[in-house]
Amino acid sequence: MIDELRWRGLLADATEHAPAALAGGQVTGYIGFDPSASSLHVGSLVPIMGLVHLQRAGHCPIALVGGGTGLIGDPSGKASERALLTRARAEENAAGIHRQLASFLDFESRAAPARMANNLDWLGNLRLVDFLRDTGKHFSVNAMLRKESVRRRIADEDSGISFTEFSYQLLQAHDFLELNRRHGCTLQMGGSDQWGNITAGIDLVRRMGGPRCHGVVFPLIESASGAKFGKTEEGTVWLDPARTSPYRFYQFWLNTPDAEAIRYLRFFTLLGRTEVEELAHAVAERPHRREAQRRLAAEVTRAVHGAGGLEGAERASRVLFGGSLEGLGADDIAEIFADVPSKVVARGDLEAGIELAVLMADAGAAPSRSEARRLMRGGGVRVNGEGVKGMRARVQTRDLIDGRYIVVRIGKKRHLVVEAG
RNA sequence: GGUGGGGUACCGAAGCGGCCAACCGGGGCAGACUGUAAAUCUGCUGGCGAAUGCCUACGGAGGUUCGAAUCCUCCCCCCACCA
Repeated sequence: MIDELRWRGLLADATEHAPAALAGGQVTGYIGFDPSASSLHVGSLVPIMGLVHLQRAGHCPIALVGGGTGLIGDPSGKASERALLTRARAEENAAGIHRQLASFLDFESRAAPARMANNLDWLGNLRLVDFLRDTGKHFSVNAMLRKESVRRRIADEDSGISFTEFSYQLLQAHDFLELNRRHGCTLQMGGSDQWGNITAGIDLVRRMGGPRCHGVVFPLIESASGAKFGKTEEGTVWLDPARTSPYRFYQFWLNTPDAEAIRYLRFFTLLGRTEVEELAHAVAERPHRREAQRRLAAEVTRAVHGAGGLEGAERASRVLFGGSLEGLGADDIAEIFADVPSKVVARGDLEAGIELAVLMADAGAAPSRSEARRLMRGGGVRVNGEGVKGMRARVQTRDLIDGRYIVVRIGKKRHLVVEAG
């Protein structure tokens, strides 16, 4: 398990005895997921893969959704106090995240079944006095103040830190204790920013007379250029198909620069060493084929959206990037319709002709009409594959493919499908 | 509390009465080149408008002026040094 994480570049740090424990008998380990949004995003894929690797190594993974801690807010990596989620919100989000996690893990396995947990189950009914006596007693405020995340916030007089967020590390530690008691969990994993919270939990379990526990943390992923991973012009890349369509999701991975493709294959897929090496070779020998990117996009899209989602995304990609739109029937376009931003316009309006800039702005394909015109002036806009001339270009009935659709391409990668309705 | 220096577009940073929707750099977008890559080069980068144009914008509120990001008054916030 540790070796697996290591060659994949997924091992940032581990407690001293973690390797031996994982190499020995079966271990139960968990990772917490923050329900501050109703969907996970691609940034969560690293910890998800961590659980997958754990299970593949014969251990029992627990996916913990922080329904309770989500009500408090983790100060790690946050520059300022966060707005509190409402209870209803947190519950809703936790439920959504639960569903997404479910597809990655095997709950039916006899040998090493996965498990879901929600810390609201125990934090929700926690009595303050009991908590302070049992858990609080084991924490030194002096040590808590030394934590990087807390220190930074205290040093900043403007933001500061509330008692609520300050208490967060106790709650996360308490989770570990609770999972240890309930399920014999002795391992916590997480992003490297969770190191402090994880060791706090390990210490708590020990002080409460529990067994020796372990921690493993993954590196924070950033692109070679140092940019945050998982953000595009369109915003966060979510796992929820309603937020990020499978097509966009697929495109996100397909657009991985050469310099990162191989790393990402190791991080986000289960491809073995030899296969990854072959693809690394492919990138070096014939980079224009982008075999690594294609495989990466296919693997991750299938894992998240299923075979059907992948098929649709690949089909849409072939059509939209397949070169000429000539000979393309309305049926083809109809199939990809759902995966690409689109806009329905009245036939009557098309008769008269609609100004393209207005259409683009209204459909959200450009932030404003001025911006759309600028794009047109720069030659960045095509209607059905034909470059538009001038910034006052209009689209009309005769532009319809098969009498139903118009495909507008913005730049190299963005598309807008217009349907006459 | 005192003294001095600042707050300009997504970020950094010029401008210090009209030529300022505001130099320049970064970022972003687009074009060329490619491979829906990287690097490079070019253009664009407040809104509306076909447009001479109009509207909104240089921390906030007033004022001076034909005209202010630029001058004056008050207020808010930041930084440095001193106490």
